Amino acid sequence: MCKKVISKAVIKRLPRYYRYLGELLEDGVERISSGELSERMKVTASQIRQDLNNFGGFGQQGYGYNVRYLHQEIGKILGLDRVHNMIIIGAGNLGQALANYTSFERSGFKTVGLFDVNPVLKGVTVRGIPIRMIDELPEFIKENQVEIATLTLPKSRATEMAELLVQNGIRAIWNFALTDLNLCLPKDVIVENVHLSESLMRLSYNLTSYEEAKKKK
Amino acid sequence: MCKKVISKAVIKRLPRYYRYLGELLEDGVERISSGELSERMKVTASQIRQDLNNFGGFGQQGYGYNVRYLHQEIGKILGLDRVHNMIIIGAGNLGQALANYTSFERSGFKTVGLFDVNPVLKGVTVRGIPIRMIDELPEFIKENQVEIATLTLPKSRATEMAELLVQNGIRAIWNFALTDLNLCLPKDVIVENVHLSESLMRLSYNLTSYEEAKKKK
DNA sequence: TAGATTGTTAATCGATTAACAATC
DNA sequence: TAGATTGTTAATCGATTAACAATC
Repeated sequence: MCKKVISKAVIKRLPRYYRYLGELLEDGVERISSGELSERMKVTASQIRQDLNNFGGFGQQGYGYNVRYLHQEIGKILGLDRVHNMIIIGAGNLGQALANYTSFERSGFKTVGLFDVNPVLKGVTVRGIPIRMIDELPEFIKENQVEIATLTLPKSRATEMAELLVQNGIRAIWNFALTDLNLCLPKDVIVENVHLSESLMRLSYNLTSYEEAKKKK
Repeated sequence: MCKKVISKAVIKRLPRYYRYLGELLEDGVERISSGELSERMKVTASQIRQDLNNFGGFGQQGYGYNVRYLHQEIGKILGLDRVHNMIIIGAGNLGQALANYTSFERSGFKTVGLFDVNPVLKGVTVRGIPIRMIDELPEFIKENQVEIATLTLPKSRATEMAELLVQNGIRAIWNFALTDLNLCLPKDVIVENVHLSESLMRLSYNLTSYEEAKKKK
């Protein structure tokens, strides 16, 4: 009984389904058809049904989907039915900003620790969480059942830090450093990149090519 | 003479090429073949050549690509050959963190203004940039040739804010609010989303499904 | 039962990879 | 000239959309 591998494209869309279903739930909508949802989300109904059926039949012919149930099931698929303990490595501007973000906690991502190499930051607290030095890391990971490590530090330090984290049992890295960690870590370590500057470059590309197109007309 | 539309998949890869070429340049590498680059980047040489040829022939048969030239050309394609003035709407943790990020400026994205609705923040400065109130926005955009607006505010305020920005001539929005702005703005407004919580959910999905796979073995 | 809508198969579309002629 | 490597066409692969039988 081998579970089919789900394509990246589908996984990428799941959080958006989850969000729309959450909003429908808030609005008190009980059921929804793929057709209605398709209109709201501006994707094809076919895609919605195909995507969902990767994970099983959540709907009912002639009825559609129960919003509460589908929301809950997608939540489970995404692993949002339990708490994930998270640490942040690099307590600079971005690291502190993420630590202050309360909305992650509502989805079950709990920041339990903050680390930095800069001794000046030692003991400074962010939302009640003290900034610790890296030498406390191994013990802290074990004692606090840390699952996810967020890397918000310069690319020059990111690789060695990631290797240290993996050595200490971390299996999932949320990487904000501008480097391809996956190329130097074991393949079973999960890396999710947030490369802000690349996002900004795509915006800039679209802006530039749009302006050029306008000029030519 | 109609310019071919470049697929999103290609555009998504461009910043990564740019980054690798920048690193090669720093390392003093003068030329590189698609084969060598393919090995470093772990993509096929075929894809590299196809991607680049969307924009023209940058290489030379028998030689490969000149690193400096290719880096520069991709930079131009991405619009990195000029400065883009940027404002940040929402001077909370994330907004201030982005304002403090000096590395964007090095790629030509210059934060020239910070705005918030909270009067308590009025006049507070971040990296020398004073936080302004929203009523100053229209004038500021005109006087400072602002191209890009970064939205780092709660989703509840994001839509009305985006509409106000567009009314005042903004054509590009870097959106950190968890809402699909593109569905309510004119189609010619460029929106680039950074949905951090969705990124975290994908990480969580991969972690969860990986652990389940391991359990079954 | 009739109508609606899913789950799923088949058709289409697009993106990636392979192959090779062109050419430096 | 011979070797290397691009640019580009053709083949393959995967993802999206359309269609419809199954069924609530």
